[in-house]
Amino acid sequence: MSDIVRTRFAPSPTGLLHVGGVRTALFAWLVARQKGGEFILRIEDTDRARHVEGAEQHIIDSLKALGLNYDEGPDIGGQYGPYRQSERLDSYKQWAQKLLDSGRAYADPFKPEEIQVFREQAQAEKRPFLYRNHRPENPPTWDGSMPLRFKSDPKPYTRHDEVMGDLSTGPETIDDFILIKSDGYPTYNFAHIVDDTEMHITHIIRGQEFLSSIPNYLNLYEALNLSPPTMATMPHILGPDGKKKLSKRDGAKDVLDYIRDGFLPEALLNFIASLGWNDGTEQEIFSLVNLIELFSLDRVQHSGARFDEQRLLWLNGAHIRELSLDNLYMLSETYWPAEAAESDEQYKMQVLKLVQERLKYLAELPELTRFFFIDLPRNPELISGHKQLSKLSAEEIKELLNQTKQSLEQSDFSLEDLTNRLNDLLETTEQKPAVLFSLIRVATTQAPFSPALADTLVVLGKKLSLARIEQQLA
RNA sequence: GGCCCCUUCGUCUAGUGGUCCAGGACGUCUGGUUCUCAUCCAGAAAAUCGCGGGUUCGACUCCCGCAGGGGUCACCA
Repeated sequence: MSDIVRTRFAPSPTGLLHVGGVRTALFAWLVARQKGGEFILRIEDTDRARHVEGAEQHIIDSLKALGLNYDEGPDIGGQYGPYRQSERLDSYKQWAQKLLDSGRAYADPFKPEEIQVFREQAQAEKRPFLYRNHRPENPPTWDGSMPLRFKSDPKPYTRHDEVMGDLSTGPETIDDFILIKSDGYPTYNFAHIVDDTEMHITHIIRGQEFLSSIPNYLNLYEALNLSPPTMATMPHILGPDGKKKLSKRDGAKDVLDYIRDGFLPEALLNFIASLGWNDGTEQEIFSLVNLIELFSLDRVQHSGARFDEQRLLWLNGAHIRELSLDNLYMLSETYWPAEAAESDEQYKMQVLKLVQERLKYLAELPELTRFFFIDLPRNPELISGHKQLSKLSAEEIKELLNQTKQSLEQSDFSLEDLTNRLNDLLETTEQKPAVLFSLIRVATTQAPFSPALADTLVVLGKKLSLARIEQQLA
């Protein structure tokens, strides 16, 4: 039991889960899965002011949509619950009492405004602010109405981070941070250590914003007589400008938006993993199974990576192309254009087969396939704007379409027969494919682009194809 | 300002002293695939390896300094 790997994802419900958060979750999940361990979801909802209604559900929905299943969590329970920090206040009180008893915690008698004065003083002198420089000599008894602080033991640390490598810091980074706020809720700094201990977490994987606080945590682990878990610190995912942390402003949609647009979970995870990780080979496309097998924390980049949506688009297209037709059909179910509602499965399968290689994401399905289901309005632009077709007179166009019609009327509309007839038409009309095929394509689709002509005609079928040619003639 | 982290093509990256006048991928451009879009294939442009010093026969790789970027210094996580 004690040597099973247990990792956790511990978001705070203060907003939507975005790509950066997903990456932390993904890597923690991968570590657990590849070691046959367990992955836990814990909600860190100790900040009542910033709590966002529905955020927890959004996080849960996102993880489920991505397939990052967890073994214990607020909605499914587990043997070390509850998994919501707001429901674990008794635990924090108990551990706080231990520190109080050993003289490693004390009540903070200052008002926030008073501390603010100290802080501004330090800032004016261009020194970092350290609360412990103001540590009261005879702190009052803690009655819960004021913050409880950790009595730190400043010292240098040298430690190993699974991602960052060996790190060292001096005693100046250690301070008396708050354990329990005056509202009775613990701070992250305290709560996560209690929870990770009680939940037997073996690997903490978290974002870079915690890097400079970790020495403080080590100090607290010591005071509690605990040995800290393995730690891994992830660099941030950056916005397109390459500077700031990725935010919604940068076009970083939340994960569910991507899922709704028809990005495949596997592609999304492949993309997110490759933002700062690779296996050292030239492989770019990884299945989830690949990722579980190959992932390792020590190959995670130390620097931030920019979010490049173009690359995501490409990767998603690549994953779509690797899907079996049946699979793609299942996943596409809700993306068809409204006009496809009446069409049968067999027809939609044929259509899907033709567009599979040009789909970048499933929500593109309607614009790529609409003409298979409905007669699009005549679009004269397609001829007047075409470099070759625009040179033909109305008479010439009519003549070409008539010849085409006559030939296709004799066709059984098999791919082979259509191909032969189209080739024959090239000879009898003495036209280049760029002219004849373009014209037929425009007439039968009224769309700016479509799959290959013969393939398209086969799927459209004889009746529809001829009807549309006649429409163009009218 | 203190402390900590980071720095290879536009972007994601390979690279752990010589096989790198730096490889792959996305993107871009060119050509081919009987028409368009996409796919696929072939090819091109694209990094004086942030800068400056060392160490070494030899450095993208080791050391030192500098610069730039980021994080942090909350009763937020």
